[in-house]
Amino acid sequence: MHTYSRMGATSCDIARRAGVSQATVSRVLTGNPAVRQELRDKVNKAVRELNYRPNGMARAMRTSRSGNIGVVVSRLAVNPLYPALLHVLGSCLSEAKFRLVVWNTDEMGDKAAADAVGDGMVDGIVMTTATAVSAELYQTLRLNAPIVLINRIVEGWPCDQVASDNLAGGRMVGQYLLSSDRRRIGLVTGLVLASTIRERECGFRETLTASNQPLDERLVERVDHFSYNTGFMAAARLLDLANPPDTLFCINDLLALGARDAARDRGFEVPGKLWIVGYDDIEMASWHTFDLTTIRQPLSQMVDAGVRFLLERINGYEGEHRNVRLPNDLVIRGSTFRGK
Amino acid sequence: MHTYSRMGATSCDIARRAGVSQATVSRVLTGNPAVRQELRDKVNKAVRELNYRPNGMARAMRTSRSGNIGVVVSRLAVNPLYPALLHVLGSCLSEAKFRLVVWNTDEMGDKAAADAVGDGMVDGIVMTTATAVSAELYQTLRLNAPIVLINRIVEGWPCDQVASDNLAGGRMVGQYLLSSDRRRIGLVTGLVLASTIRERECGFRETLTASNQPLDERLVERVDHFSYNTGFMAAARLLDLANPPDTLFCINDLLALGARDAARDRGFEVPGKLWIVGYDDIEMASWHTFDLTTIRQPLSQMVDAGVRFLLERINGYEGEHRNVRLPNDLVIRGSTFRGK
DNA sequence: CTGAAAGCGCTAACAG
DNA sequence: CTGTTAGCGCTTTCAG
Repeated sequence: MHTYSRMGATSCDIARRAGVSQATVSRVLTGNPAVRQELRDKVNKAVRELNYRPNGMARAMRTSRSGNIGVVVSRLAVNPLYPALLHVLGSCLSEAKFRLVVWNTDEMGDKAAADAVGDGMVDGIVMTTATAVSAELYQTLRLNAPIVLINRIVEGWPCDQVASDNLAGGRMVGQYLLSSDRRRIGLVTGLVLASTIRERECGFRETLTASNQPLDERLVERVDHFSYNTGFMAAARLLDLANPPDTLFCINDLLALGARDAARDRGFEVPGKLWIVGYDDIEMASWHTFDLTTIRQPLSQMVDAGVRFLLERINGYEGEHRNVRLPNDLVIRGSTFRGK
Repeated sequence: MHTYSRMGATSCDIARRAGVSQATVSRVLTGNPAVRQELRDKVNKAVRELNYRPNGMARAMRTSRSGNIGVVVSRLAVNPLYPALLHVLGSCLSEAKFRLVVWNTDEMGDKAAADAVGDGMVDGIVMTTATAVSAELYQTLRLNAPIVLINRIVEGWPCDQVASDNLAGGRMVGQYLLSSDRRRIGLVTGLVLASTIRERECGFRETLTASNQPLDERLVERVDHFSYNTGFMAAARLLDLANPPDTLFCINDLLALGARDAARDRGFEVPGKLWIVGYDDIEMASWHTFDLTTIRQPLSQMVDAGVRFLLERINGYEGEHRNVRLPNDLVIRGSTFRGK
């Protein structure tokens, strides 16, 4: 019967067959240039003939490099931003010959990630949903592998951090709305644990205040988690006010999509009677029904930078911790656009 | 300067500190019962004091078990079904103490997955998007690790396969529509490479034909890939016919959501003038604007069964290849429901 | 029940 | 340039 135990050829078999030492086989396979072409050919021939593949675990053990990068996400199945991030991370890491190990912390918590790092089974960690609350996990991880924060950052943590400029993003939305003469502006936001949310909200408020039109706190709804439903409900509450807002800034797209549907449900024409702005530019934002004005984060560049930093650390770089903010784009669509 | 090279304590250090042999340390840590409680305590004490974590790679090498399970998906950032699957897979595998290695084959192709398996860096493979076209990959993988197919199956491949009963699902939709007296039924489907699509379409057609109301081929649109946009376009073409359908069965939800918006765009009231049925019950299907009647696959049970099979194979089981089909549910929502 | 000893398959000095 | 040698840290016989 077929069995899967790795009973394949070893470098010794190759050595024997090629008539060289096992060390030479190793040299050829690791790309060491100090091997005569003749031997090199012999080895490669034997490798081909025996269909030899070096044992990854032996190599990993010897080099203390697993070739695994752990990625910590959450709400994978809820917020499409995370699959999008994962997608980009996957191609980026795969290009660098690393495997992508994923932990979704929604239910299984942080334990598994901490274990893997303690084991030495990952060479580095990407955290995409860190908050100050994750401090304990962070400490555990940091002991054993380099970490980079992508997307959400946590001030004061000594590690490389890459995010988009959410503060500027929030400001951009504020300016856009003010310059469009929106007067009764509502905000649907969430708990400010996540840096992304905190900064967007902050930049937004700041801009309104600076224009002497500070946010009316009666038009602010704060949800306890981000979903289509909470967005729907929060927006519904605002739209049901005696004097409802004429504009809704939702701190992320998921909320905005819910809000858009609450507006539809309540008969608030968009953008005629109500403008809606989101944040993230997830796939659905561009769907016909939603056609949502939003802020697009440069996911691909964020990931590129973050992965680059991480690999540098893995390779021993010990310089200053880098903190990068990449610029966002305002994507204007039909949820605010007023056709001429 | 802080460095990450795994210079932690080894089992030898523990042995020395506990005054036992290294072998005993190993026994305690692997849970071998044949160790006196006294020694066991000593070892555990030393482990705690030195904050010792066994080196995962050494263990992996020794046991030829990496603790990694590879999952091959595609369209991760496009079809929300896949993040949903990944989410369930993640908690299932994490419970079984396995790490989840993800490959998205959209762009990087299958190569990375094949490599990892060849390396022995994963103990098993879950393929969620296999088609007969993946045959080469399959052969490569199968040589070195057990494989299970979840979601899409491929007839004739000698491996465990778990899917929902898409044939019955297609039939269920057909029966539902016939029994609701829908007369001009259109179908938006795709290439039939994927077993899921093929079977749904087949069951659906079969049911209509059996009722002497075979599908009018002029009302069939076949898209070349599944997305909101292709669904929108395909539905638009059907709705623009002189004599458009009164019902649209879209072979997956992503298409159905696009179709729903095409209907909205064309002024086809749903469900008044047009019924729409999808398949998968992705998150968005339940959103207010879409409120889509669809078929729900038992993802969680599919994954449970698939993972169980895979772990059994990893543990040496060599019995017959299992082929499981789990029943689906028809979820009736507002895109077909006629209020009384 | 416990310790000594033998490697898993590989990389990396160290000599030649 | 190449072969010899020595382990990486662990699990697992094999004796006692």
